[in-house]
Amino acid sequence: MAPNGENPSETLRRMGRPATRGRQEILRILAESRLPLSPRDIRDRFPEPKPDAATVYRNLALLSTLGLVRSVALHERSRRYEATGEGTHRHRVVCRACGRIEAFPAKKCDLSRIEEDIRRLGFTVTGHSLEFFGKCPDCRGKERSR
Amino acid sequence: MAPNGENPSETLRRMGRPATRGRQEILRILAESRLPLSPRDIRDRFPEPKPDAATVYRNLALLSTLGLVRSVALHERSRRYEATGEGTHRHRVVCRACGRIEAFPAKKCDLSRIEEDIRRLGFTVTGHSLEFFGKCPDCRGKERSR
DNA sequence: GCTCCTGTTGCAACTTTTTTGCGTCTGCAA
DNA sequence: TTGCAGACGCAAAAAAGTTGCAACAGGAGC
Repeated sequence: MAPNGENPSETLRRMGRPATRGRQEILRILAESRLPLSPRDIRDRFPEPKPDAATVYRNLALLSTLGLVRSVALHERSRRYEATGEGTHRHRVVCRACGRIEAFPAKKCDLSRIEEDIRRLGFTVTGHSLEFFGKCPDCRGKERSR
Repeated sequence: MAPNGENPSETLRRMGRPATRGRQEILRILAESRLPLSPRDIRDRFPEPKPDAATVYRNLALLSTLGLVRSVALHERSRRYEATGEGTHRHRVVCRACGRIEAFPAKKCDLSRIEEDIRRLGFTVTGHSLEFFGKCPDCRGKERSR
C-alpha cells in the first residue's frame, strides 16, 4: 500500500505537501505504536508543544488520503489510525470484556476468493478490514473462577 | 449467534427484559433494512411518536449485549447496527468515492484458519467483522470518463 | 534579502454523536 | 393497593470531529 521503497517524507513531497513537524510526528508516533491510536492518543503522545486537535484531525485526513495512514475500526467510540507500510497489514482481536487489543500479522491473509466475488459485482477492491471479537486469556480465566 | 429457534421477544423475556414497543420497533426496522443503520436512521424510521434518541441508544446497547443486534463499522462518523439472526451474517463492500454500500451473504466465509491462529493465542473467538473498501461500478465509470 | 503565494497551524466557535442524571410512568408481584 | 424495578422522556453534558479565519512559514522568483 505504501509507495515502493519511498519514505513517508518523500511521498509527502512528491504529492506537493510539505513534511511538517506535525505530520512527521504523527507518522513516527503511529509507527512506534503496537496498536492503532485514536486522534486523542496521538495528540497526547506529541512532545510539547502539542498541536491543536484540529491540526491532528486535518493531518490524519491528509495522510489517510495519501495512503500513509489508515483507519481501523474496532467498534469503539472513536476511530483509530495506524501507519501503513511494508508488512504492516494486520488483523486484530479485541477482547469484548476488557477491551484489550492484540494484533497479529496477516501472513496468510487469503481473502482472494471473497474479493473475487466482489469484483464480479463490478467493484474494484482496494482494501479491507478484518477484526475478530472474543475473550482474551485473562478474561476467560476470571469467567471460570466465578 | 441468535439463540436457536427463539424469536427476539422470547430472548428478551428470557433475559428478564420486557419486549417494549421501542425494542420491537428497532428489531423490526433493522430486520427490514437491507443495510446496517445508524441510531439516527433508526429513529427516523420509527412511526410517530418517535422515541427519544437516548432511548434508542440505550436499547441498542441492551440489544447488542443480548446479541440480538450487532454493530458494523464502516469507517464513517457514526456506528451502524444490523439485526443478527439466521443467515444474516454478511460482509460488505463500501465505495470510497460515493459511500454506496453493498452487502453479500458470507456463504463461504472461511476464516477458520485465521480463527485457529487466534485461539492458539488463548483467545475465544465469538465473532468477526469483515469489510471491503473499493470503488463501485458507477464511480469507476465516472473515473474513466474524466 | 525581499515579496508573493500557497499551504499549515492555532484558536474559537460549532455541529454531530453519544452518554448521563433525574423525575415520571408502567406493569408485575406481594 | 402498594411497592419496586425497569423503561422512557427531557435536559444537560461530554466527547468527537469540523469549519472559518487570521497569523505564520517556507519556497519561487525577483
